[in-house]
Amino acid sequence: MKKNRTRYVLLGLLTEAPKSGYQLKQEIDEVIGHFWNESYGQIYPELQRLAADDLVEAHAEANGRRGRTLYTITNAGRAELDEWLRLPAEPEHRRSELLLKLYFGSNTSPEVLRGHLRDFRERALSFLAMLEAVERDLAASGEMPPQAAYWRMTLRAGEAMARARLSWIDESIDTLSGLAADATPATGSDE
Amino acid sequence: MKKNRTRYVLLGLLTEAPKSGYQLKQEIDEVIGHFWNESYGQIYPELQRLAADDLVEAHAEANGRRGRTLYTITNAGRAELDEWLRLPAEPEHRRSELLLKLYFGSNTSPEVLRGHLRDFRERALSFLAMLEAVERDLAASGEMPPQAAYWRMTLRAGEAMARARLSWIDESIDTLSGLAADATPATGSDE
DNA sequence: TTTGGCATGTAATCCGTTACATGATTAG
DNA sequence: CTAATCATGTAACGGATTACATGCCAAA
Repeated sequence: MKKNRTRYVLLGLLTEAPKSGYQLKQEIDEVIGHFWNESYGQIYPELQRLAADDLVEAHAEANGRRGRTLYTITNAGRAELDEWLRLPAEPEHRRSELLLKLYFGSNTSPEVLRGHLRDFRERALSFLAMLEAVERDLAASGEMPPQAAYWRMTLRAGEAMARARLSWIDESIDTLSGLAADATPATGSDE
Repeated sequence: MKKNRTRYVLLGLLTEAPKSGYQLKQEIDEVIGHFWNESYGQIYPELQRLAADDLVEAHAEANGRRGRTLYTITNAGRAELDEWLRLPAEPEHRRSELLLKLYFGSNTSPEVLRGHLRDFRERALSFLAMLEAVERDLAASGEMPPQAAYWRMTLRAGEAMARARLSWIDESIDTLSGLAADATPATGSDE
């Protein structure tokens, strides 16, 4: 019954270094944003719970800068993370509004659907470009921390999905063009 | 602020024929289950709200069979659906526990991660086989209702994603095998 | 000086699942 | 007779987003 993945995301990110709630949010958005997200409304309360359970330690920082609280993972925290990592990962049940609209497509015009697909096409393109840039940066950074191989795998996952999505979108736009032509035979050979 | 996609799923499915809440749930699981899901806890209350808003009409069926309520979409309901279909589809923000575990992979052993990937590999394989079977059935059924082209597009989306996922999984299992070999050089050339 | 980023949090609300509860019908 | 399936619903809970609220500091 308990899953609370927020907990493990925070523990996982804290294995690298002590961080504040704000920093954690930034890192989630920037680094694992392509397959995970958390909001402040989850992060801050969860950090308090983690501290109450002694899985992290809170250290108020008051030196010079305005106050912020850094959280450090404890040994118990690392043990809890390790335990979770061993559990089978939950299967993903995706929910796609785009596919829903396509499935009900006969209730609207192919033009409308093509518009939706073009929106997603653009998004997928810039998403893919972004991931590829990150991967290049990672490869270019000489040091190569031990985690780099794992990070790269998640990047490759995003890229593979984006490419598959793109070619499906192109195929579907073509299909819809055919349907649009069928639906308006009176306009002749245009479009 | 209002999205309430349940509403539109129900309206969309009711464009084909009047159905009961139970039937709607079956259909969601079987037909659009690969990209959408709803639970009874959402369906039944939502049907009542739809009826209250005159977007569907409830007809209690008592003839012979045990009572059930069939819902029929109204013209207002069709108009509402059409309006929604024109709105841009929400971008999908995926959440993948598998990628999360991989990203934090340096905190556990490559063997654990390979196990997770193998689980997902099996699931993806049977998922793909299922979609391909449905697509074949659809192609084989002579009549071809006007919606068939739209249905097929959603099937092709699922297949494209499953294939991309499979080849990424294979690649990642290989990568992890390399990491496992690096981590245990003392055992020699085994494994 | 005012805008934007750093920083932290709470409250309201909604979305969604699961558990609970009930009962009829039908096939074995 | 009894198990499975049809059929409908509510209640409780938990997961998650959004809005609200505050205030400092640095740069333009």
